[in-house]
Amino acid sequence: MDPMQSMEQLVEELNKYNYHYYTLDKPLVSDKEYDVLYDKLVALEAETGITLPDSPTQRVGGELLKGFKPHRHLTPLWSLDKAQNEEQLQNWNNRVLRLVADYNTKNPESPLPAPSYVVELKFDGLTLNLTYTDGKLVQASTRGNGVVGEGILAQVKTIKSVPLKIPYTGGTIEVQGEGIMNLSVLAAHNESGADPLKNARNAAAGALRNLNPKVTAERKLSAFFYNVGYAEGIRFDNHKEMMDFLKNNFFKVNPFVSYFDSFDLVMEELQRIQERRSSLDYLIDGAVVKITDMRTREVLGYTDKFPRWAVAFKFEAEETTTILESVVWNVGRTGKITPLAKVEPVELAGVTVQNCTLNNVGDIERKNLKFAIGTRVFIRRSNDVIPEILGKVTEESDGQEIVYPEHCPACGFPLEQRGAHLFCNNRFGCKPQTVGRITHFASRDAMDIETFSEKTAEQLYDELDVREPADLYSLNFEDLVKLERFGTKKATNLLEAIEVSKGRDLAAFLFALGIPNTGKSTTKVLADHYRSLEAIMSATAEELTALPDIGGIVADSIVSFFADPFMQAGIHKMLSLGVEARAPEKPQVVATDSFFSGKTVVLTGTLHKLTRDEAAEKLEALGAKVTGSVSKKTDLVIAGEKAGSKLAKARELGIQVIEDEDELIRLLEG
DNA sequence: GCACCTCGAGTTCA
DNA sequence: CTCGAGGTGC
Repeated sequence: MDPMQSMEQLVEELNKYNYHYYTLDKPLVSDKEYDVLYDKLVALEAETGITLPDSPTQRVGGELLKGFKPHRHLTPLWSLDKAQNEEQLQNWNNRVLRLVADYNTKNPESPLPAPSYVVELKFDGLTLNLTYTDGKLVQASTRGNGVVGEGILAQVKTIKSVPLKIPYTGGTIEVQGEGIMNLSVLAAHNESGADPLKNARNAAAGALRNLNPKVTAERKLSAFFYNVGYAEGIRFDNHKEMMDFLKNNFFKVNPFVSYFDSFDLVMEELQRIQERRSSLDYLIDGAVVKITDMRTREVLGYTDKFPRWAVAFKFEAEETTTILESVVWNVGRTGKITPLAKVEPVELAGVTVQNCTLNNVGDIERKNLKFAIGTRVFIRRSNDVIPEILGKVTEESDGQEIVYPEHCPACGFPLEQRGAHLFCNNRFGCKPQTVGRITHFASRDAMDIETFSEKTAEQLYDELDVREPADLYSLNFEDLVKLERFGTKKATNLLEAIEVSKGRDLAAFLFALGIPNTGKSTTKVLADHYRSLEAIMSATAEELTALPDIGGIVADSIVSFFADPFMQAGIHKMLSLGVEARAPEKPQVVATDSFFSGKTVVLTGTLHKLTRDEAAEKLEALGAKVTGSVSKKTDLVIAGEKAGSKLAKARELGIQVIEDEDELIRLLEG
């Protein structure tokens, strides 16, 4: 084939890029394929010295722009009326039903059909308006005030999902969509060490309004298209026809567009979208409900501000801004000092947020918060529920300095910085460390002492001089019952729970001890291999390193932990007071012929018919390996309700997902 | 030595 | 859930 012909074919293929959004699971031109084709085209263009006019290699213009030229939209870009809750949404629908009924009474000869609805996602990005004349992209602009926007053609051309050429050549059309930055792209950008971007929406808006289109290109934006605003030579009878037109002309259309005849089903869909929100790779701040039938839309018409035939349903914000007021420093059970930001209380996703974690001093530096006290910051509450500061709203604004402590805020001991963290090395004389250690000892995966909490640990520390886990086993009823907020009942229950804990197995006991760098899975490896406490206590670092997943650092932690006379004394005291720490039972036979045998499985989200721990146990009995993070090695992801980033990642990697709990149970039962 | 996977530890509010 | 960092395989 001659190069000219190949080039034409490549340009044709590359312009079909968005075809893969036709369905969720069948890419026609995947990102990888796109890159391969693109490279071929670049090579051919270099070889022949010819560049075809619609070549996607022409997306990035060279010169810096001086400013944006205004563009008058051919039809106005309406903004939508907002519904904050179900009641307001119902009100909107009631008005639609009333107006349709009125019309039908007055025009019995040509009645409107019963309203049917389309539900789309409401993307959180920057609205784009693209103008095509005879199949060629001739202008692109921002929304502006809805009538006049700013021309940003050079910037928009850098977006791969914007077709430079479309098959429809019947006249001028204007197509509307939303320019967005995918969250995975944002994460990759921030990992690359470039200036971190705090927020996908701001990043997209900033990129599109940057005078240098090269910067826009680097941001790798994407877009979803949802409307044909102005169209010469074509009419649509309903929304679906319009969507088909967009698809047939290579516009990227979001897969989550659904049609309903009943308003109750619309409400259900809004619920589903809300649940799906956190697993999407882009930001949405709500959903849009529209009437599908175009004639009905015309009849309903517009108020002076909004169309009557559409409404935006806004979700509760998952992101907002507030003032960073101060930073306090907490001491954990390992002596790690963690900064906690106190912020001006603000409503976020339905709760009032007053505290945000800052993780460690490295985090403060990375987010440029060193001088941020008193300034306005972005905060986010993702589906993990934990509020987090993203960064300053205005990067340049400086506030008061966050001063790092040099001494432990609890005991005054000098602090040591190790990596990104500060540590208090006063292991036994520092109250929060001791309380934390005892709380950890009693926790569910450890000795599982019911009714015990951090509050209890603190009270016992203050009032009964409980200074180490071993002291729990010499508590007596007379002392306990005298304590504030303790009665006969509570004292008996606690002693009973402590008694029960004596029977916990070796792995749980080892975990309860809280050996540094040694958690649940390492202690299980130790217990399964050595099968007795004495054997583990006398193991050498060399021996330990031979075990799976134990390297030099962990081995040294274990050896020096047991070499400590204070620890040895505590352990012997517990054993003499009746703690069994018995060796695990013989490993149970695992099935090798089940659906799950040999598969690496990740559980995420909330299951209803069994807990995640129960599911994990059953899966392991069936020969599966249950791990915590999704990677290329993962064979299967089981996603319950409100699954978040793990589900998104599984989709991205094309890993098999089970979302239906009943199906999971069927498979578990064989 | 690097990339990737996994583990450990700490986190909020109602 | 997210981060940092330990362990391991290439």
